Amino acid sequence: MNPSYSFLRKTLLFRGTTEDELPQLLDCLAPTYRDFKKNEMILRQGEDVSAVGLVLSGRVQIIEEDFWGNRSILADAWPGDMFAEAYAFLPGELLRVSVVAAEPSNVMMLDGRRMLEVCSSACRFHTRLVQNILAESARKNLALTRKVSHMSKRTTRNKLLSYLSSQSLAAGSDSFDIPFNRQQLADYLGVDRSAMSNELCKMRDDGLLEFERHHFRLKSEISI
Amino acid sequence: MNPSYSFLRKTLLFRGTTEDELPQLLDCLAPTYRDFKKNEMILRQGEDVSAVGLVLSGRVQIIEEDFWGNRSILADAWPGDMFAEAYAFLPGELLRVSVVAAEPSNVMMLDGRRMLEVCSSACRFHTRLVQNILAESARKNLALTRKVSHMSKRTTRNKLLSYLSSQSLAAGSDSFDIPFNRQQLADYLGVDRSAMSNELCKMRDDGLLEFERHHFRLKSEISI
DNA sequence: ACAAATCCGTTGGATATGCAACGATAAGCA
DNA sequence: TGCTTATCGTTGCATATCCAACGGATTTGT
Repeated sequence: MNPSYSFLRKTLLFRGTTEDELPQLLDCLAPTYRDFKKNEMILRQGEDVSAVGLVLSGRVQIIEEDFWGNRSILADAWPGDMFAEAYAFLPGELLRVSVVAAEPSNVMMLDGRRMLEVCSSACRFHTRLVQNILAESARKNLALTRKVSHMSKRTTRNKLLSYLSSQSLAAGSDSFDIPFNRQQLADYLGVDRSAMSNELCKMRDDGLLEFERHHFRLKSEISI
Repeated sequence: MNPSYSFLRKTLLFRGTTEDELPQLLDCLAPTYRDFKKNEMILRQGEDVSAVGLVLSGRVQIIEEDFWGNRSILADAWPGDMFAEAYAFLPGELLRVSVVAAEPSNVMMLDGRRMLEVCSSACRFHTRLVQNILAESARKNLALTRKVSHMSKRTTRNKLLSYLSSQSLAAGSDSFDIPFNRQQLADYLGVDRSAMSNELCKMRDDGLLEFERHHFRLKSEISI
């Protein structure tokens, strides 16, 4: 059930490794492969994991169960996606989520400790792996920090201004496209779609911005 | 202006290094030391940084400026705290924040690339450093993910339930203390304090929980 | 070209929230 | 002890938000 090298080299985790490094690296990491039936539990809330998961085929879901047993789906992980990577490097931190196979799935588990270990032959490959993990973790961090900073605003208008300003600065222009439709943007900001739609139009009436579908243009206050 | 080893060994970044490793490690990392006057800019929004900052003395602030020039303070960093660590490992990612000295400050800058490099003598120390950085990044990730999951809830009641349920599961008991007072909890959840206070009492009246200052007890629905 | 589906703006009414203010209680301090 | 401050609950009101529903415009699929 070993995955193809070409598949692995496209994943975030193994990105940048060469065709000939990969066998050696895998040999050194000693991954385990596991198959799961649909709805089978892969990792359980409360467990102490020290392994990074990598979805090879199928689809897995990250779910959360609260004090009263209400379940909610936090994320989907598709082939090539990692899961539990934040826990793999925090020994003693118990899982706050469960991971379940949404379809029959094949999964690779990689020991976090082995990834950081120095082994004589593969040091260079480990460095690449660690770079990839660190970069991905840093990327998620920035994305989450931005999301929190938008959601912290008290009104829908200020949430929108925070988000749009951030997009504008990222684009380096007052004119830019956003990667969401209205429903997705509302979900991202944690507000109601229709209320948000309404607020956008008010902001346009107030001369703060112009927009058309996915395209926005912010106006500096000088134009008022 | 070199910091004392005993100070460095207490920081998150150098935690776990021994007294005799540290000189060798620092030698290998080749940090630069810089002094800043009060209100002086340390890093500017838009720059491309590949260095981790470590506050040695004084205090620095992470600030953000939006499209219209409105400034907001995102965080304080005290002696021993890192900053810009998420950017140091994302080559090409431009700073979305600025870092400014809130007081006369002394700062150590460490090249992110050097931290990941393999050098013949200090591999073992590098591993420790990378472990520390990865653990810290993972910790922040989990904290941010939890915060987002609470803030995503639409009503104050559901935000509270999400947070309290999380605290209860972490404590492994339906009875637990929270590390916030009301104002801090309201800020954390992004709601108004008085409205939250009000909602807490309604929830108590509805038989969902009991509380007294920092102490809470969740009730399972069976008691209704 | 037609039907179906999606996306977006708009409206109205019930409800929740933010905000400001006040008093009671507890905690810290001279 | 007496004073000051911090914390918390409570209230009233203006406003914002959610929710459900609708129609027009655009896109997609057949």
